[in-house]
Amino acid sequence: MSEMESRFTEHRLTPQRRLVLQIFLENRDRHLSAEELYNLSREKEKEIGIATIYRTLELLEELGLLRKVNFGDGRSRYELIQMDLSEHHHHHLLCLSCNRIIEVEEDLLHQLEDTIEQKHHFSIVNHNLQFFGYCKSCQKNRQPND
Amino acid sequence: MSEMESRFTEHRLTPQRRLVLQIFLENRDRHLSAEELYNLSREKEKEIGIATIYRTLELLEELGLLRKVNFGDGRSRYELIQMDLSEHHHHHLLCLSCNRIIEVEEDLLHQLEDTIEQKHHFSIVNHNLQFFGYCKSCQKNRQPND
DNA sequence: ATATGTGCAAAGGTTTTGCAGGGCC
DNA sequence: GGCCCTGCAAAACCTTTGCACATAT
Repeated sequence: MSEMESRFTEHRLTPQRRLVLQIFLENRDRHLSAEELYNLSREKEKEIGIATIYRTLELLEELGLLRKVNFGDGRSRYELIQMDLSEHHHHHLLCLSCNRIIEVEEDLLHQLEDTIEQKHHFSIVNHNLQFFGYCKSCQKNRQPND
Repeated sequence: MSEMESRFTEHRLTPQRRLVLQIFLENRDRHLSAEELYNLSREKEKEIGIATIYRTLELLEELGLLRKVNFGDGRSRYELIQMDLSEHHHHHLLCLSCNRIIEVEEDLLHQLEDTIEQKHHFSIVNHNLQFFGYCKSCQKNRQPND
């Protein structure tokens, strides 16, 4: 945790903020919304006010610890930013049947980014790539005309 | 318009729905929100109730005429689905400085899609690709540490 | 003592829903 | 008539904000 803690130089690492981080570490595979964090904090019997959760998420994003992701379900979700070099290379597969979200490490986007930077004189900072489709298990179970 | 009208077999092509479609055709380069459509309908002095606009957008999406896109600005936006084969190949450049949205036709994603379909047994139906960065004119005007 | 953080409640913004009235087949 | 459509107003949701109190330096 010290890599993370070291980012709290001008901000206090309060029990609430620590708990939010802990919940993310315990749920690395999930993309949590404010409400889900609120419920998870209650399950731990360390309830955090919902306003504090929103403010904490905003802060953790500023500190570069979380990334806000939008899966079009009407609420903002957050994921831990992995602190290794492969971080930039990471996309999401969204299953239209079971709503599962699968992370994917492949990255063949460099070539495309180069093309776009040159052709459109657009300086790329980041990207967001989502694939919609059907996951392995839903393909098995799916009726022909789903 | 007849290609579009032909999709209204089980639903009526009412003046309100026709106007919404017309506004999209007149603003092909924009990604309109419900509120913007509401304002544009008022400018034409043919105001449509905001609830009707929401319901119309939902319907037009079901009919495959519009696509809902989310640019993270807290409201849903819609774009006309182009009815040619290049439709699938179309991405967005979002300028972090002036918030302009630029459409891009490049598509080098097939290779990546194939890799993902094989490696993850995920059947891809569609994708969403956004690049965040700085557009040509904002790069010129930008201070070194923006 | 001062700045920062928290929780509550209220407000804000977007979207959905219920319902009465209107139009079309 | 019956079904679909519209508009209004209310409700539902998610998120932000104001403020008083608490906590840390």
